[in-house]
Amino acid sequence: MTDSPPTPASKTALADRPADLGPEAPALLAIGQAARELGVSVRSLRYYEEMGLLTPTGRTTGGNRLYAPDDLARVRRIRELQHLLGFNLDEVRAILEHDDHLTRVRHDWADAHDDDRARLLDEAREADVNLRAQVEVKIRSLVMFRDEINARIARNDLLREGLHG
Amino acid sequence: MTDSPPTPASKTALADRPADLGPEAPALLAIGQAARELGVSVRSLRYYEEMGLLTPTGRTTGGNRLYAPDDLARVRRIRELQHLLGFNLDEVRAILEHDDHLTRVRHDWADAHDDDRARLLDEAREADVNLRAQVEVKIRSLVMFRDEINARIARNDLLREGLHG
DNA sequence: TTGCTCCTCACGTCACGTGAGGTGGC
DNA sequence: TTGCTCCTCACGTCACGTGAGGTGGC
Repeated sequence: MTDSPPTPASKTALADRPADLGPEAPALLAIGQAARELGVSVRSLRYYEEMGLLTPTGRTTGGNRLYAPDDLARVRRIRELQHLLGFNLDEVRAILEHDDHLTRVRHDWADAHDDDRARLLDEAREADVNLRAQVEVKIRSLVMFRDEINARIARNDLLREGLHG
Repeated sequence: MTDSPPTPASKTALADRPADLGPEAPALLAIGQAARELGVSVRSLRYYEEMGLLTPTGRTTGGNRLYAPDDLARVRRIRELQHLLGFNLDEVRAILEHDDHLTRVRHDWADAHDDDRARLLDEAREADVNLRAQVEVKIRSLVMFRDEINARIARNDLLREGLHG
């Protein structure tokens, strides 16, 4: 998109945010920069692409991947679903595809009929409620686990009170 | 332990809780029963053993593994550390070895000096506080994630109110 | 004897890690 | 030219999954 530049001065546009395009020009990052910013490995970014979860917004003429802010947000979402919730990449892809479907339809929201809109909203709501339920199960497990640890600490402190050192 | 039985009547003791040993006789489970009770795969139990995380209390003369209640509790702890907190099995083993160290020392608590006891308690407390910190980071991430989902649901509901269907 | 469960190899898989060997712009 | 980062294979690894082939007690 922001690739194939009419300004032949920069073919790669690696980290350049050209002033002549105005302040709203998107900052495209090379894979190493993106990985550092996200705290993930370069290999992971390439693997997500290989698995069809993420296509970087652009490529340089040399073939280097270029990541837009939206791409970074997508990676953060992938990581949340993977590591916070324990989904595998097939499940993550399914959720992302559902998200993508929603944004596509939201795009021609103005042209849609009210019943189509209602169906869309209900569908999105159900997915969110499902996801929330899974998150809450995880939270409850973790809170129980923390409470057990706190109980152990309290028992420890009681024993410790009995000693003078 | 409860293997090598003086009663030659049952060599395998697979699921027998013999009434002649009293009600406090431990119920030893075969690997399949243990796996079902725990909700894990048989392969996982064997793998934990292979990795030195868990040694089943007994074996039948035929070589079948026998799991005591303590073994099941250990597996539950392994799973918590693995999937709730995201530790790999090397890290889980380290934590378990620390736990084991504590229980061993607690065993000759009566023979120990007060300064040894104090050191032990302080050590255990520090490990627990560390673990609790990691749990709380996870909880905070999940609560933030849940709040985002709730915000999305609320936005959805607002839009939905505007429609009549 | 027939099921059922158990055993030990041992290869497959998922989500990457880690070089191997080569290219491209300051 | 020298670093640095990027590229594409491609093999290694961790935590198992999944048969393959065989044993053992109702």
